[in-house]
Amino acid sequence: MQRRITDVIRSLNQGEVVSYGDIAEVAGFPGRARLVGRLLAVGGQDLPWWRVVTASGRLIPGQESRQRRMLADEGVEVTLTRVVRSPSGRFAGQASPSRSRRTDT
DNA sequence: ATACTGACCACCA
DNA sequence: GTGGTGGCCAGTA
Repeated sequence: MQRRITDVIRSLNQGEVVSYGDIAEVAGFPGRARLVGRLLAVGGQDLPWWRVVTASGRLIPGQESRQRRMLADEGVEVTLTRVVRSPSGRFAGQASPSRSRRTDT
């Protein structure tokens, strides 16, 4: 029952934007951001993939047009290439990826 | 089995 | 801000 990834993505609400790494971490796979990316790349059509961006706030390569439109429609401030701010989620207020990784705590 | 690539991420220069 | 490097996991040749 590893569908945690999809569950997490499905649980995203309107205007909530998070990064691949965040999803992976929340799902219980810290550092497995690429798995999330690949998952969406192949079968994420049933999921709100547009609420997922890179850790830098960049939109998904190749889907920028769609994603920008979807996010803008949900009240998220986005430019041609990245998310500026979202009402909720990781990019609420500031879009600065935390460097809390590496080096065990 | 090795090697390369990818809807990624973080560190360092 | 950009560019290079290492790491991660899975798919494909």
